[in-house]
Amino acid sequence: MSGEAGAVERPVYRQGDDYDHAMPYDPSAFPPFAVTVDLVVLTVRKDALCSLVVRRGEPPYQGRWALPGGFVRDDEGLEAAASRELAEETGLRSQAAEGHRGGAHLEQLATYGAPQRDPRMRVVSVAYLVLAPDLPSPVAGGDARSARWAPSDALLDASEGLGRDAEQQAPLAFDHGQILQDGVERARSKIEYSSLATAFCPPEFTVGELRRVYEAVWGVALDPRNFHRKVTGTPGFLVPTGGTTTRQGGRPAQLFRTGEATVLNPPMLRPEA
Amino acid sequence: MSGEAGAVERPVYRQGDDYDHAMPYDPSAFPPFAVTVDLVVLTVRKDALCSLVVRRGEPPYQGRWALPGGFVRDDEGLEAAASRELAEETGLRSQAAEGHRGGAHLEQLATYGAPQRDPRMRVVSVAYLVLAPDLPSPVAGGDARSARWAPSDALLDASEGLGRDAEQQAPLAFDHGQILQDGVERARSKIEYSSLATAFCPPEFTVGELRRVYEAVWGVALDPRNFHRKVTGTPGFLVPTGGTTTRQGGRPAQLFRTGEATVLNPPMLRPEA
DNA sequence: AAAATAGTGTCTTTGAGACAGTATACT
DNA sequence: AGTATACTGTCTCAAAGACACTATTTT
Repeated sequence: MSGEAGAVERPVYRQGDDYDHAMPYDPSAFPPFAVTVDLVVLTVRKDALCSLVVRRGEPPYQGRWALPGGFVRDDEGLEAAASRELAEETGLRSQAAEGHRGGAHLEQLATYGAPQRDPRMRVVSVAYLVLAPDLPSPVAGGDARSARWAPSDALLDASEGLGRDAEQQAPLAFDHGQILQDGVERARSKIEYSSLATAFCPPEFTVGELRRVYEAVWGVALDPRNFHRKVTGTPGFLVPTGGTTTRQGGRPAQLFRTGEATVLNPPMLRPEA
Repeated sequence: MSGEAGAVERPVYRQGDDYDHAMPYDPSAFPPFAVTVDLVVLTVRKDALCSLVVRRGEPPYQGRWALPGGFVRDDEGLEAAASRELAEETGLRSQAAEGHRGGAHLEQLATYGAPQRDPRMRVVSVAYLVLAPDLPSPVAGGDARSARWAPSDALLDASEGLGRDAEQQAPLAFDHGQILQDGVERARSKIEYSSLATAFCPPEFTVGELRRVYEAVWGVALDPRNFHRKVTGTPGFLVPTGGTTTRQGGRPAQLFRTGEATVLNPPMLRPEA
């Protein structure tokens, strides 16, 4: 635990020494780590789940795609660092966990700290998951580096087998393939039992648009009629705004916004197949 | 991201400076953090969910209970550190994620890194969740520090309101109350849709013993008959060993061991009440 | 005998899946 | 008219919840 630095029996760090000697507490007697945040930013574009990736300008992995992220500053919290990086890279405002309206959903995903995951130094990276609606301007704001949305499954396929195309299909830098995979799996399972799928939608959306989000994230086809019955029948999930739209063609569809409910009980069931 | 150290526009760390100046990559130009692992070790004892806590011998929070844990060494991975600390504190062998038989279940929980969570220095702690069967010897092995099992709800009640008893009921040190709460909630939700509840049981156990695990973790009463039908009817959940036991009194009960299934579909439903 | 635990069977209700059929837009 | 999407309703089946009832032990 963090409060253990003073325990006498605890092995503590001394440069170039081993850990097996009991020694008194020394503020500098711990191995220094760099701590970063990496972002899995997901959205649904053209009926496909997409992730934000940036091209690396420096070695290692120069020219390869990677997840956006950066160092945690010594006076800021982890979520604050993730939120700041998100704003710098995309211009998106995040809205943590119990999210108020208007911001992208942001939650901690997992932490990655294999000793050799970065060849330059010991880096522990806290990954965050961001779910955002499709952005009108691809990646507004941010710095000058090249960034793009890429279909998640293409990135993941490439990260597993051999890259098919050297350039576009190359696996992600570092262990970012694993991080992305964990993020996608988290998103896939979380929309089952929470109302989080609406984080992929604009403020007002139709049942059909929400269904296409589920279909894109899960990669399956859902019965439009049973889906409609399910989501409109779950109290607190969707609130009708009164308006309608025909932006999807066909009969005008009712517009909804996200309701107060955050948990779906019973859950949306993901078809097995 | 961890690979961003070389990006020119990235704000990088310089001792005593601010972050708003672009500067070239420098291996030492990042804020140094201490990285620790904290363990939420849960077991079921006397029909109550209990957590392993150790008494602190040094300031800060001297004399208060805290979660076991310690520094990550500079050549070991995060899970390896958690596994090592677990062995040092309890003598338990862990069996990570896709656990083989015989070890306690260990999985990453979350990471806590608020700037002032440890008054002495900037510490980022990666918390791990351990689920273990009730141990015959309370806490075998480990070092000389005082350690004990404490009912989780008593620790959590105390961490919220004012401590009722100053000594025994005092809230946990640091942010360990929050970490414990997150760990308990993870365990509660995970036994719904996985076979993880068997991690609280000895290698061979009865349906009644497994039911008492669910009842202790969730804090509810379950119908023994419906529970029996559910768990024995889920393929791959339980495998009969052929033996029976009367250690719970009453009619002899069949003994089971954990099956191959890791995910429960459909899940065990937690009563709402 | 009484009490405790183990296990089976039966009925009801909820809800998911399949799919017929109607409504209202655009081309 | 043809087609696309939106929405309602109906049937069937799986499974959870609420029990009644039997079986086998200890006290």
